[in-house]
Amino acid sequence: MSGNTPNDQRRTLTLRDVSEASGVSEMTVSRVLRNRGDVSDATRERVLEAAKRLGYVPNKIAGALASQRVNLVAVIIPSLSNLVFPEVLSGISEELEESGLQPVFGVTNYSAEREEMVLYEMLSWRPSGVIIAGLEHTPAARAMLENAGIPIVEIMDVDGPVVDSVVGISHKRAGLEMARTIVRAGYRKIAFLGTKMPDDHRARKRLEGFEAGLAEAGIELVDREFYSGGSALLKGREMTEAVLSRNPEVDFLYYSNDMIGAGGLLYCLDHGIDVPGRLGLAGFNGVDLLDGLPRRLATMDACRREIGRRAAAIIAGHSESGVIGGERVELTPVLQPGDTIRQA
Amino acid sequence: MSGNTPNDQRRTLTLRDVSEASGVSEMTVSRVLRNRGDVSDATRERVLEAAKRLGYVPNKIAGALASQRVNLVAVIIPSLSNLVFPEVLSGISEELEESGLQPVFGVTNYSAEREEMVLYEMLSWRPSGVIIAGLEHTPAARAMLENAGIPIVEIMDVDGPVVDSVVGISHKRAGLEMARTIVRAGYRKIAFLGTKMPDDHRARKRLEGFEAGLAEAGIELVDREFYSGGSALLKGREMTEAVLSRNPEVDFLYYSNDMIGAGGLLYCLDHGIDVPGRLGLAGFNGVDLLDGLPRRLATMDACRREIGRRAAAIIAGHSESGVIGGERVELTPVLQPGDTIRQA
DNA sequence: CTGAAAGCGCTAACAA
DNA sequence: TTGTTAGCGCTTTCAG
Repeated sequence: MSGNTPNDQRRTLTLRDVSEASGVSEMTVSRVLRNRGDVSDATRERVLEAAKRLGYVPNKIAGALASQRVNLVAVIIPSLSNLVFPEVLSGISEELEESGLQPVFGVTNYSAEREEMVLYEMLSWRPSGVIIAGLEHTPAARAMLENAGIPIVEIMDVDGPVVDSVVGISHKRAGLEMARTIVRAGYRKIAFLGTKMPDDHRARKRLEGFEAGLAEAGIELVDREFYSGGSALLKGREMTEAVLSRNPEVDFLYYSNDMIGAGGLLYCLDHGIDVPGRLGLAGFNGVDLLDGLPRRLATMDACRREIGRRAAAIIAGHSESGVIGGERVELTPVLQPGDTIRQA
Repeated sequence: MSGNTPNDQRRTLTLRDVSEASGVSEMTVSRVLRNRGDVSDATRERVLEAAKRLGYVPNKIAGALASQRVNLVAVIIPSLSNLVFPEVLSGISEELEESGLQPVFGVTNYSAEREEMVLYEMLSWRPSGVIIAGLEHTPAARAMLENAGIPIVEIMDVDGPVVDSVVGISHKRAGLEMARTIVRAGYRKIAFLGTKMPDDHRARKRLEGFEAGLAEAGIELVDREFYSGGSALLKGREMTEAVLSRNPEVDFLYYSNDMIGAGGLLYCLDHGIDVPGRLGLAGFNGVDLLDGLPRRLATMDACRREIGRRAAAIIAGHSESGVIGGERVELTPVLQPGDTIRQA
């Protein structure tokens, strides 16, 4: 019916096809399609017309092999369901938009082993750079990063040794400052609620910093409660109930993230608990979800989008200049006191 | 210091390096590294040892070019911040895990133009398949999909013409059934609240179906309210307030997604509005976030994870069998009445 | 079980 | 401004 010969169907088009269709050498076709070098307008026209008519899509695999250049940036994060990482990704995408680089995402599910596998897989595509969440990697992963010969940016965290560049915040400090703020506000019986964190190193560091901050005032945590999986909002409720029933004297709950904090807040409101008078609450991340709650949960902005942007900018910069050199960007998270910490 | 010659630093390793280090031909090294063909255990050992010692990472670009096989699946979605898509992606990742295929994500921001660009970019890497959200594409994008010669799975929606395979739900029907349920429950003064939807075709179709369902009972929407951007929870509150102040007689609010619905629910609870007696509420998606709210919002599960799984399974199946043929999977979303629709 | 030759589709480098 | 030649690093195919 449609003048297709059988073979038109299954073979994908090559430069050669465009070359033949336009009567121009493959090399010139290549130049036109990449906007490289000088090509006469007439030739350019003919080539573009032919390419479009045929529906030619260049083969980047061949291009990358020949040019030894790949416009991909590997981005490796622990999770997509965390709400935090999509924002980082948005920051990265935005920043990379103009640079001709394309982010490619890999997810580790907070597993160091999976991280190693994903990293291996991605490096085998020879990307122009790697953005990877966290500073904790398996020895093999670290070796791969060190030997990749491309810019590596570790993000989210700055507390520890770094492979190359780093963009993030100090979670220890974030915990520390939250503790000081809480103590200053007069709370004394403080409990922590968070994820089970064998591999969530940032939450762990926040807790460490938090305990250090309490220790400055001679205070120890009254209780801790951990969860994993499930609806964070619901878990926040359940954990809050558990802690309060175990320790009626508790006067502050520090949550490792805003979602469980929001669950706790809703629980308190439901049960007529005076917040922040009788009980103070604080979370972490500064997710804009909180804006719609009946009361604003105290939190600390993790600078997620900014982290993504800055990391991407480092990769884009290096891919232009060709230089590889470790940069260090430590952002300062801002405490958002909200309505759940009483005034000192 | 560390016996590295200068050049060791900047060149990435090739098969040849492993070949020389192990005293085995490149071909045999290749066989070992891919677990292909028969290789003696002794040789295998030597090769693996050498590869590991050198820290060799195969070059998939060259491999893909030579073998004409790429283990990548292009996944194209409108947004990451929508909360809905990360779940689809999880489903895809899970299903692809065992298949040796790797998902690669691209984001369009609900723009058909961007979709076209992203698609072009991804096709130029010659993936083994494409999973793409929605049925609405630019003519050029549609042409690319049709000519790609690989399995294409359009997801989320089944209301319209399809390129190849499709996995999704009928949003028209979802809206229709929600309308019928609401009418059956006795509500009559009904308003719609949703995203501005020039390009959110699924929300548009739900609204169309919803209006059709109301029309069956001779009912017309009392009011509509649209938003874009910002914290969905907060927007839900604001829009709810706006609609209720414009139309005090309204007795039901249908939200185009659960987040704004949750905002509306919180608003009503704050203001002592009798839900579902005086005012009924319903959203769409069935996000598990809702589990933690003071009351469960009526909603309809969009089968997000399942859609991801099924779509991935189609690609994986075809990549094994080599056959390309359109499959059609229509999932049935289940109404979750929650606590915000009164019993008929 | 192992190796040699050819080439995947494109681009760098040079020539015309 | 355009064309020619020689690979990029790997895998396919075929021969030993």
